[in-house]
Amino acid sequence: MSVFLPKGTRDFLPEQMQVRLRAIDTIRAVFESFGFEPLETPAFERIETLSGKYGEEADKLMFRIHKRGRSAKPGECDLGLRYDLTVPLARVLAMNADLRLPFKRWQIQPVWRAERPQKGRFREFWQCDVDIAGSRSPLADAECIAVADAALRALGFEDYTIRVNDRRILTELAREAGASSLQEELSFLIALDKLDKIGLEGVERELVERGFEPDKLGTLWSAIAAPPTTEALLQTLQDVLSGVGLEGVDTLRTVIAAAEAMGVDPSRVRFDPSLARGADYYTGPVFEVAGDDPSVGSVAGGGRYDGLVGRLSGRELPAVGVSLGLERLITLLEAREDAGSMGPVADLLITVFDDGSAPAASRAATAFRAAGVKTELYIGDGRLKAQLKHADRRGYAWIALIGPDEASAGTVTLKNRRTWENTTLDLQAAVNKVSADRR
RNA sequence: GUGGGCGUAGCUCAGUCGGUUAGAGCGCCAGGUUGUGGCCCUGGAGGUCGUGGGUUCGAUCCCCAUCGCUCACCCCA
Repeated sequence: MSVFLPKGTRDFLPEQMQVRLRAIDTIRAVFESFGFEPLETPAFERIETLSGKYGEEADKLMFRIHKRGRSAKPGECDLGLRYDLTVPLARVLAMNADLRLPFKRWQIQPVWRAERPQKGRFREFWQCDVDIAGSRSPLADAECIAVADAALRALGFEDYTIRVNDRRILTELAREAGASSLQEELSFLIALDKLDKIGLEGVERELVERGFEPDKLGTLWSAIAAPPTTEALLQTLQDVLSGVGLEGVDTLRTVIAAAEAMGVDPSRVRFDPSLARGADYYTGPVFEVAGDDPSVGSVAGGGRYDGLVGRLSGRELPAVGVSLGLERLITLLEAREDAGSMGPVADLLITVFDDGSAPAASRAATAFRAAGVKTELYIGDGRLKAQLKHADRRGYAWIALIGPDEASAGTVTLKNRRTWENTTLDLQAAVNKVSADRR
């Protein structure tokens, strides 16, 4: 073997493509059922559009494209592959001040990250995003949660948890623990976010290493460590926090209630004060959905980013969105027992007996297609036996045999693959029969 | 960027305490039917044992390097 895929990428062979397309169709239908409209943006953006939006780590993971031409300095990059769909959307919003607000769009496209691949992570993967721009209403945040939840259910998922938090609560907590700058706040978040992974003591140790004083959090800390019910925890925070933290608590309470009114099962929603989310641009509620297999990682994530559009254009525009990870969803989909294999694209295979009957077979194929039957004409020089075997293996519902006898009589011999029934009919009768069977 | 595991047929994997022609199952192709597919029988194709070097009389096996894959850390969909 001397030819390889680029690290972290995959080919999608027909069978996998059918699974992917079906998933994308399902997700898109849910997005549109909420009134989101389609958008596409280029695979690459100007480097200054992408840089500094996600955080220091993410900047390193961005695929950069070297500047071309005589004026380029060695190593200089002026373009980069998009890292997510949120920043490109923000760019679109910044450039199109005439968009009617609130602007709701869906976007399903690949993104690229120069990570070391591992389970559930790739260097090229597809995100399925919905975002609402131009609204500060908690209803917008709630709708993002509700649409993600609806998409997951439409895909057949049942075991997942939607964790929610608000960046402002984290900001307040970070300040209580001694953070005095945005950078320190982010450092605090990174440590706190590891709670479910390294445990309470691990986080405490890491916070101390990063120069914080977790004991200053007092009772708050014990509440975070052993979260009681969502409402009890919100109440605790409400009693203790002040300033923006309080705003966060209020908003979150409204968002959770609104999401439930929109059909999200309350038992799936959990307030998790340790949820931080990676990107720097979040300003309010944040959310993340984890499936039943934790090793795959989260399957969706999002939040409010009221400052991002303003950073690009100077025009302030609040926005909130959520992103579903197609690869991870499909990984979970395939792990399910009912995953079942996909059949062929076509309904019918027409065999080609020999050169003499090929024209009749071709004309028959045209007639079937005109009636809406997806029809494959056997291309190849296999004998009838091989053609039937091909049809059987692939799982076509119907097979039409057209040899010299049928060609001269204007008929086709129609085989039902499941019943093995074999009938010779006029072409039109055969078309009617297959086309009726499809409905 | 850091660390662990693994590279033998298209796929899943045996195997060789270093020894002559490297195996199985599945898959693929052909024949057993002249125009009829699930099963069965027979036969066949397909491997520089990832690559390069070292040790050795002899390496797929031991050692080193390298490439690739994979898992974990970091971070994240």
